[in-house]
Amino acid sequence: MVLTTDDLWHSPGFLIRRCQQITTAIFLEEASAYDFSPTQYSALAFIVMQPGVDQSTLGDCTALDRSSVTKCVERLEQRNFIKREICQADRRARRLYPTTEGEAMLVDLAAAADRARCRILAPLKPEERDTFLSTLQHLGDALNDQSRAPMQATSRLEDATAG
Amino acid sequence: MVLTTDDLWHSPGFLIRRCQQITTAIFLEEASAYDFSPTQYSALAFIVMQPGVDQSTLGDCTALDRSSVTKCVERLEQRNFIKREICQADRRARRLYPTTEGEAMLVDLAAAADRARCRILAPLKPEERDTFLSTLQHLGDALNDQSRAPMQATSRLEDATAG
DNA sequence: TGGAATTAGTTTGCATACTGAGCATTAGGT
DNA sequence: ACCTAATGCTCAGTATGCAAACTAATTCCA
Repeated sequence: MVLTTDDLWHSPGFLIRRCQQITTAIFLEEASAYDFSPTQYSALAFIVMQPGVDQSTLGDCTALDRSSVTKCVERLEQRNFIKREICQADRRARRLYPTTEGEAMLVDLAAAADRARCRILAPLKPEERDTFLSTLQHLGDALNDQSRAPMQATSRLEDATAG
Repeated sequence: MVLTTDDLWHSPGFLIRRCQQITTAIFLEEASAYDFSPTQYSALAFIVMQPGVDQSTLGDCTALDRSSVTKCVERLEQRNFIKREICQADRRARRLYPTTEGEAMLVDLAAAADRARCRILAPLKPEERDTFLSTLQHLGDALNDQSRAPMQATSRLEDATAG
């Protein structure tokens, strides 16, 4: 067996893991004043953008399994950024709505996320960025169903504004 | 505020997180017969390649903080894939050595890792792969010190074969 | 040489994220 | 209508990973 350290350091899994560590750290730093993780930010953002979304759809859109969604929205609810209501049409489901505080927080968080995004892409030449992001997107789409929490674009419930 | 779902889905942090979920899932699947995580594989691989390495250096090479290294090598030791010895030259440090089982296991794991690597890169055109990996590498290098567990190439102890 | 600072490792605590089991509710088929 | 699926969610258990506090050993330097 002829395995070298470079084989590991150059493997896609290792490199992607490294980049994820870094992007998480940068986001946490930019959002440190608000005590938000990238996942909590994604969840809150989706809830603000699609008020009334149910937890399963939120999980499908953010690539989180249902138990992770439960914990995530629990924390958001405890901190009064969202509220949860039993869906009348399907009482198993919980519809998620942002609070006023949640909407205000998202404004700050979006700014923090934008700062993080700039810092992350800073080392890349402008023309590299699109290629890089497209490739990541392509990879994620192509291998989506091999993940343990695949994304699904379709919403389970009718649009909240119609329900 | 004009935030759309696409803003989130196209952000580098989200895309990288997705790809990491996927690469981890693929590795776990390929290595399921051996019950190894990508991190445990990296650790075992480094220990086989650099027998006598200490835990801090292992952490520097695998981008793990020291408490994560402690847990990781603990599991490897419990499963009899490595052994740990107090370094005579510096009795604070623990030198890590693979066992015969560990070396044999790495052969199987390296094959599993290679299968994973192929599956991960499969959706990309051959010419895209190098660009993608180089960009990941470049990003990781450039932002290395912004991670919470930065990599450091330099070894803390003298080479084990010399000690 | 003595004492402060540094370093290696462990432990505890916390957040994240997945699995599998289980509960409540709804949907489908007869 | 009834009974079985399936679905939405929760809970317990487990693994990963980082921070902070701690112990033990070493280094630095006056």
